[in-house]
Amino acid sequence: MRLSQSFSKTTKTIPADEQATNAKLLIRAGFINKEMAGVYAYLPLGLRVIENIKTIVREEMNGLGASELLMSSLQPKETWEITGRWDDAVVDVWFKSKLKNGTDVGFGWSHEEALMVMISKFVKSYRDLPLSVYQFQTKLRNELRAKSGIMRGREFLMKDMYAFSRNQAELDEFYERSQQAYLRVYDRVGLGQDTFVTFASGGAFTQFSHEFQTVTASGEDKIYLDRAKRLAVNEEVYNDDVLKQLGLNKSDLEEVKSAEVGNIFNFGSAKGEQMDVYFTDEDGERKPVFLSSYGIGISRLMGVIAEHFNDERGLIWPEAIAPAKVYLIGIGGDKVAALGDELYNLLTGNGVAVIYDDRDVRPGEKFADADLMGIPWRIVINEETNTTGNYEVKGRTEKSPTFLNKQALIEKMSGAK
RNA sequence: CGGGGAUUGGCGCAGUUGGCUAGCGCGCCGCGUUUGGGACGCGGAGGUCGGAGGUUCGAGUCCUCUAUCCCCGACCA
Repeated sequence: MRLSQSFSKTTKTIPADEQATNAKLLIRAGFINKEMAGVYAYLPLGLRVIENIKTIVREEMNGLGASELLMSSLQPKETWEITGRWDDAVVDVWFKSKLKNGTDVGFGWSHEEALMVMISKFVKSYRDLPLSVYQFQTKLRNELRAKSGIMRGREFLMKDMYAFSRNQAELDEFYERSQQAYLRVYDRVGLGQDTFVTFASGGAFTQFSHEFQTVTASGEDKIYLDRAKRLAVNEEVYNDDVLKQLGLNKSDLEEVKSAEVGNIFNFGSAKGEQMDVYFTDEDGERKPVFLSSYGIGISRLMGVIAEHFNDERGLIWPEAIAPAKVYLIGIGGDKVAALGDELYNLLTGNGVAVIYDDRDVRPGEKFADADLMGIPWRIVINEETNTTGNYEVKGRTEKSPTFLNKQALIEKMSGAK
């Protein structure tokens, strides 16, 4: 990506209508654009981060044996009336509209009901199970109050997975494996150290659901954390009985602010019974399908990472999800252009994502933008590079650069992430 | 949805007790000098002050309504 041809621009001024760190930085660095409160567009750089996160999540979900699909945003009223969740008094985040012929439609804020209806067409026998599917979808929720930048919007990208099992044991087994897969996801995006499995409200069907909470000062949730056991309890279910039940000691817990980056639910057979989704088991009996669901807010995850990794100069992306691995700076105008082009092509040819700052601006501006965008590695070439053959390389958080020859540089940059 | 704050060129802001052609910084365009941490000089373009209504000789400044944005709270499968 050549910056001279890039679409977005960085800006020095902090947007006045944003308070959240993630939004301030992402807007300044040109990753997102605010369309209205709680609604953001993802610009080329921001989209790269989103896609990198999706790739990691996709790999882990595929590893569970789940298949990717894509549900519809427009939802028929009838689907949601089955469980009573069409009612605004029950679900207060619906966006609703009407077709030209007067038919009611809603915009999907979740897809459990929709998937149950769909799956009932395909699942008839125990031979059809177990089954799991997932999607990356834009969820639309008419929140009373949007806040915290991309961490809580009215329109956001979510990965939701649904698993259909024959019985509770089968469900539990998948649930457990999914939990491990989720932890790997947070690990891979750089949040592993600070992300904890958290007991939270289970809603109408079970006592607990499990959340994945990342400890961060900007979080909206409060959890009670046992660091040694790497377990936490959300304040919404925190009481003496629950602690006793979970075998946690009050004295081992610290109260911390955190951001929810995932939530998984065990519905047991309740949803299947409620929505009349049954299969015929081996023994010839008609039994309800067991459902569990698994969500990760992809755009929120990006926001949490932005909140988590930054300094006074800007963003600091973990390599695995950074929009590019290298920020290439040429100093010296036309005199180093050929050298810059050569290195750009060489790195790109080796599969390294590069942002090439080939703009005709002063060095300071390039350095500042490299830092603001939070690209992991910065390579600087100047007239001296031509004669010495040494390329200056500096990590985003490193104080001073090191120098490598071309061969070593290519090897270092194209090495495994 | 309750409470608080805000809205003036693309962005960030100033604008006295109502009073002349509405300013500043950044950004943008042109010319020149610059080139390792967001350079400098000169010359330009660009706003009718969120919207509607009202008070007044006169409204960015006062009043009413309204829209939008931010924050706190409530809410949050």
